[in-house]
Amino acid sequence: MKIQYSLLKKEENTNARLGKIKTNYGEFDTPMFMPVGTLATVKTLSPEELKNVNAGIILSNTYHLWLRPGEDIVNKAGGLHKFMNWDGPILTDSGGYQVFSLANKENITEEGVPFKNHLNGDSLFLTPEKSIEIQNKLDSDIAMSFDECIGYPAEYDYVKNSVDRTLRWAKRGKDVFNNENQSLFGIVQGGVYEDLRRHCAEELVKMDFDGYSIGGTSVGETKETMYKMVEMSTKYLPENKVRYLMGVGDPIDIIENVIRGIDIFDCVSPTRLARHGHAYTKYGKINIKNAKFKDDFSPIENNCDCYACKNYTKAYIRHLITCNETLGSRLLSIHNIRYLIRLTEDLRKAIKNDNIIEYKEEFKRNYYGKEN
RNA sequence: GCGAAAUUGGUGAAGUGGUUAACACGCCGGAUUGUGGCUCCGGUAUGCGUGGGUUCGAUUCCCACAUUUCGCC
Repeated sequence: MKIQYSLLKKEENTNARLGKIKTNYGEFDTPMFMPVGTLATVKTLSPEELKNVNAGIILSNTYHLWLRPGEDIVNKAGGLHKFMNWDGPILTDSGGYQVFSLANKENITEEGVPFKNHLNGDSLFLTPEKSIEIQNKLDSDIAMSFDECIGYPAEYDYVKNSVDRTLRWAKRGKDVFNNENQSLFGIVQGGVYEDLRRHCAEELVKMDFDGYSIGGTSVGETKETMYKMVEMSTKYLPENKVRYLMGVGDPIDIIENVIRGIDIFDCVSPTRLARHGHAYTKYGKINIKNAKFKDDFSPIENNCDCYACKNYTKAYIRHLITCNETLGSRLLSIHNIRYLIRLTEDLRKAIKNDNIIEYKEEFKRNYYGKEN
């Protein structure tokens, strides 16, 4: 079956929404933060650890799994869930972000996008049809349309042409889509231009996707610009379908965009920051490598319910990170992911209580205020 | 006891008779938003063993001393 989104409640004072998504691999509440597992693993975490941080759904990547191990291997294993031993929902990104991060923009054609395999230099060509075909085989719960993630800044004419092409790609992907247990999302692009965001959203809605996402944000613009891009996109999306904001995961951005009606987020930062020694806390981000933590035998956060905080001290984790021990990355990843997921849990409570603005103000006072 | 070589930051070290003493590691900070995991960007010796001397000027040349290493008794 397709995913089923239920809108349970709207917050009184903002566009924030409480919802539930049912999938073939269980259900989860929204707003929700989705940890990133590009290569069919959330780096350093086992599926059991992902369960323990309350991850409702994880994200994986079409482009990277296409190169290694190849979609046929995953398919032969019985699909991505069985392959990686994760029995919760999975969303696969289409490779659209790799158009932005790995491909040469000048080489994009109507047909698709040429890539150089970063592992062995082979010439590759990804098309909307190919991306969908790979995702059908990976058998994720939610597949994404193949799009061009546009950078910032970008000229109006470039964005206009790109959006129209992304719409044609969305249609082409939808036409070949063939997996009744999988859902397909369209991606709203359009840069900073409201008429283009609107055009893109409206055309996607006409095509009737199972859900919609907003792309082309967090590519170098200011936070205020990002929030505007989200506003000018959600405005034209139907209330009865889920909305996913791609690549956004800074705590304050999650709050601001939940307020603007976003249901799902994903971001590499909790795990990447963890590998580089950073941890989110109520009072801002800390760098565990700082000398001041050398003999700090308290947990990262006193009231955190994560495995790392319940069992380990900052001094010990600092030591592990300093020595490049993987347990350090793992403990910080567990903490950071749990932090963001708990943030979405708190936001759900705030939506129930209709006090999300107050929640945001208090959060900002703590997060940006003076430490301790 | 005799002879030789060496002595530069936390470490390994490069280097020059004349503005700010290379580089690497470490250390101290910072960055990181649909992941090309262990990356990127800053900062880090007011001083070149100690004391003299030569010189306009010495970390660089000379002398003495100290320390270390190697060889020979």
